[in-house]
Amino acid sequence: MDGLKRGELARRCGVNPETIRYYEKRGLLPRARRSPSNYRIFGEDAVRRVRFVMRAKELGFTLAEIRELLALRAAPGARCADVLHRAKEKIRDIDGKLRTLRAMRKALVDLIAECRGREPIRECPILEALEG
Amino acid sequence: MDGLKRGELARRCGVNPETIRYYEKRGLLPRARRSPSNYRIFGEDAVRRVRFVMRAKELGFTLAEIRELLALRAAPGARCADVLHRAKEKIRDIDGKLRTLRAMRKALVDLIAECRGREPIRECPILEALEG
DNA sequence: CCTTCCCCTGTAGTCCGCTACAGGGTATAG
DNA sequence: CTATACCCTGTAGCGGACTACAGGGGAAGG
Repeated sequence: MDGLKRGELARRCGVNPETIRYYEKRGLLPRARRSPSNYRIFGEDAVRRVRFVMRAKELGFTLAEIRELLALRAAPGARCADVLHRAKEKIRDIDGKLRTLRAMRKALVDLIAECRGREPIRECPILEALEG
Repeated sequence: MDGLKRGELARRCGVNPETIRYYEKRGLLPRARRSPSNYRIFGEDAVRRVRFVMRAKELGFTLAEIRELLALRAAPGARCADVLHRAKEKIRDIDGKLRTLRAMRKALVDLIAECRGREPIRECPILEALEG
């Protein structure tokens, strides 16, 4: 049969089988082709897709945003200007997140240095690093 | 009275006043001092704190994780080894997020390049960029 | 003094992202 | 041929993070 059933896909991605159904319903997975007995049959691309969703979620994207990210593809004949616009928007989002994460990281590294050096101590270094 | 009431704090941060009470209950804001008539009175530090929570949420941290981040400080006399350990853990979390975000960003930049150049088009560059 | 607007507490409801369950069908091992 | 382990659909329930509301009180203007 050369394909994955719902449970196999779920196991491969470390999620609950119901989640697969849910993602399909929410448009994060394309409607899978079906076996003669009406079982969903997925390919390797589905594994990548589910893993992408998992990662994107960890980064604070909602399922709706993730659907948009996934929809961003250069479909032959699609209006490039539109894709371009949306892609640039997403990049701006991501750059904001990157900035904040880098500031957080720096705050933690500084905290570790302070801790080691027993220098004068700031109240909450993480907070301070993120002002403005 | 030289301090902010709940509603003022909320307005300054662009959140619902109830959220302030909720954050206090969840330990993200310290219990505020009270006016004679039992109103919460917050200082500027609370504004920074709420904004920090908002940013951290956008990055996919849960409120519980954010509480931990806020608690990370080199308190005088605190067991440095412990702070060090937890800080390093958080840095690992953050590095993971940074990696994924950078990969996403690259995928989008590549997508834009493809779109502009009308080169042979891959199915979903974002997905491809995030494999492995 | 009255009105308006905010504050207090506690509790209930909402939305998102799952997760479980009921009631049924299918595949495969023994 | 039956057990069990999965699959199907639809619907209900759950935990996190708010958000709204009920019932009552303080403050400040007209």
